[in-house]
Amino acid sequence: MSEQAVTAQSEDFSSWYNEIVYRADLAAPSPVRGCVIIKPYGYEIWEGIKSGLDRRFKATGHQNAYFPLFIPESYIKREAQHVEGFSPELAVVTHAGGKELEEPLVVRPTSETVIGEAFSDWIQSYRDLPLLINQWSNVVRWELRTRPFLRTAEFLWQEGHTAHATHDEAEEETLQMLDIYADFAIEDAAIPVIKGEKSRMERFAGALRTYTIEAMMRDKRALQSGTSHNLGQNFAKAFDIQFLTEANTQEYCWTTSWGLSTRMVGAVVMTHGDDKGLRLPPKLAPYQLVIVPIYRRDAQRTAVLETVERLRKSFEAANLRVHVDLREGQSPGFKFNDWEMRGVPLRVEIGPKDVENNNAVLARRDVMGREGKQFVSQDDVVAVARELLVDIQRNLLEDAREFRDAHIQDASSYDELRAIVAEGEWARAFWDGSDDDELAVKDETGATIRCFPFEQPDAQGACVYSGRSAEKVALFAKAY
RNA sequence: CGGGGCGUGGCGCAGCCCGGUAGCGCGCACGGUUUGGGUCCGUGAGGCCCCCGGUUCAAAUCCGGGCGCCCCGACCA
Repeated sequence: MSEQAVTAQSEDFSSWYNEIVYRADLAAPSPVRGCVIIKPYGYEIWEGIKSGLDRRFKATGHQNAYFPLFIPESYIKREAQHVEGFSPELAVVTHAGGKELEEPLVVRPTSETVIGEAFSDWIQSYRDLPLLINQWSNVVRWELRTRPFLRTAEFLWQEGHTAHATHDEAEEETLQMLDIYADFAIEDAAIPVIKGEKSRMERFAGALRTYTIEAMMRDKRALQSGTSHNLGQNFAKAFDIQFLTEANTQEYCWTTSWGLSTRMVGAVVMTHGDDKGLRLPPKLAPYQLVIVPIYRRDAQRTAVLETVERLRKSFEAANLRVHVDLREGQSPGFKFNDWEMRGVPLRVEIGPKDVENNNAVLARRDVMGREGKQFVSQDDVVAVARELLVDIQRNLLEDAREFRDAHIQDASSYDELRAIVAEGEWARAFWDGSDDDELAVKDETGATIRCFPFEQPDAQGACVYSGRSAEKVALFAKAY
């Protein structure tokens, strides 16, 4: 029976993650190196992420469009830093239709270039601005080491691309989208992300400024969960995106781009999961509750299933996502464990005694054992379930926040920083170092600057590495 | 690309050293039993033993070559 248990998180987090991804049926290995098959249960989580974001994008005036998967190789080369940043990980099509192509086609690693080219055609005047476009797509980056959802050769994401008349408008957009990511992460995914700005080193290839939401996983490693870039006029110049101002002068646009990927599924797994498996936040859970019928023999079966069916309808009428586990030949105990592993927030048990007493048993995934279990009248079960789901959503966020805050420490010297990072924790420290200093810290400690958080202390301080006076604190952590 | 490991039913593995009927656990199918915390018993289906070549009466096993995958590092959402 021991084979049925998942490797404990505390024992080997990375094995835990891999096992749970496959056993919870989120993904399956694919025939192609570095790629995965996203199975229905995993894809539904992604669909929840999509709809949560898409709703927010639309509400802020963005429209969806779709650009080609293939990009002429020459496009990629037009923005100098961009080529440098992406070249090593490009997949390139050299043959098609039985012959060699005149110009190789790059499978998009991101679409700034094609979209930039299109924008240069679409934008003539200040009246065409701002242009606010988003696309849901797949992209390919030939990473050397891959892990399901966290880093795969092909992944799904959304990439927003916008063009504006002024630097300030572009900056405002960049920050607005970061806020949207953070709002989604906190409210829907129950992941308490930290908003901040990336260092020069970690900046997107070709961007003026890169903002990020950083999350702490259950092994205390950092995960960049979404990014928003102010591209300045770099891409506008490379792709000739100009507009005529009100004063009849030609100017380059200011553009932005922002993306969030299927990596977020991995973030959900690693933020909330425990030794038993997944714990899905109700807002993203494919099934918010699962009903497990319990019966012996046919006489009880009929009565139990009638009740179950009636309850299923009431849950559905209340717009709750409910699943009934009708599998035959599987014991209730097996099913309890199975759904706990798959992270369903609430379990409803209906047995002969419950039918008799007009009761239902509700068991919450986030509070295991007796404590999380309660008997409720069938008349109230929908209302109670509703409240519990809200509470579970809140509790997961709270839990993650407490965990995160307990593992971020201030470092006032480089020695302290080293010690903190060596313990696997995040270090918060004043920073005014050079790129080389940052690299040195990475070499020496394994930690990188995750971001300069927006929330800053009032005081100034001395840079933890260079000793120079520094305006800002940075967060250092080992990252995925 | 540097270092290590592994390719055997769907999954996880044993067998290989010492050549001779391909095996175990899980899963799957069927029958019974059980069902309020991972039931138990029985029957059964399922295998180019990574590929190519060599040695041999005989190769999963020995020899040569190739391919693939995984792990650790440098690169990354």
